[in-house]
Amino acid sequence: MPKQEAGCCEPLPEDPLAAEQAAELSAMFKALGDPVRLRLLSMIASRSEGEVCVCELTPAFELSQPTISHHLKLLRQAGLVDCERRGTWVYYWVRPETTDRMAAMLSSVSERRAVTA
Amino acid sequence: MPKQEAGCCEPLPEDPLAAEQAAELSAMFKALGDPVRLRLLSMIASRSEGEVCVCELTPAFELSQPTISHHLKLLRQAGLVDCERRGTWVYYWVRPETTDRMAAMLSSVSERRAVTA
DNA sequence: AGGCTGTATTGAAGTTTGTCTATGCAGTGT
DNA sequence: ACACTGCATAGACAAACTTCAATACAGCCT
Repeated sequence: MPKQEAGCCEPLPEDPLAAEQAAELSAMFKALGDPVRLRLLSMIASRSEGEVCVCELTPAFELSQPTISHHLKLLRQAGLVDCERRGTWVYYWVRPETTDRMAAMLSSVSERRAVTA
Repeated sequence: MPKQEAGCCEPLPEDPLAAEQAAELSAMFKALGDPVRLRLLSMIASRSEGEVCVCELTPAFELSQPTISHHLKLLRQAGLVDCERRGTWVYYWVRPETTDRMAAMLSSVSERRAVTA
């Protein structure tokens, strides 16, 4: 047995991030794991009004309208944005609770501490 | 034409997140878009030593050893962790530059500002 | 050298994802 | 009532992802 830090290959540490929480959080990260969705979120957040009409988002990409609609749906299902129809148009805005929760998880990682977010 | 906020359906705003940066960042988010990888990162970060032996990570999941190895490889390719072989064992640690960059992007979103991270 | 242990790579199977075209639904205005 | 516009949904298909068993590689020990 070579010289080795004590603790290597011992049973296994307490899992700092419970499986259930990991599933929840990873769904949020997965939603931003596509360049189109990340840009959509960024564009929605960039507006000082706090919301953007879909009719402004769709032409910003060289993608079909249903594709953009699909990505917006995924962002909504992940809790990252919400939307409301007002007359003919639909407006989207960011839900900061979700982005804050993700940021908290990342901060705890770079601080090298157990995660409980 | 109904009463409407000025600016709806105008050409399109300056894209706050350039396509190239979005591709880079979304690759990082994608890497955390899987519950196993998120838990791996959390477990690696949770150690006060700052690093963890693979032999401690693998038995923490009900997955085969090659599967864990594959997920660790993806985390490494995304720049989230790095590793080093020391004798028989391989140790992984977090690269906080990457998690910090992701956290900065998320913070700028919840602050509703254009993203330049 | 040879066997053993820990980790990575390969190749394959099944599932999920991103995109499109076609269609449906909601609201406006004639 | 009808046509028109903006957005969402349905279905299809290729590409990518997750997982595994099998195999290869690296380092230790006798």
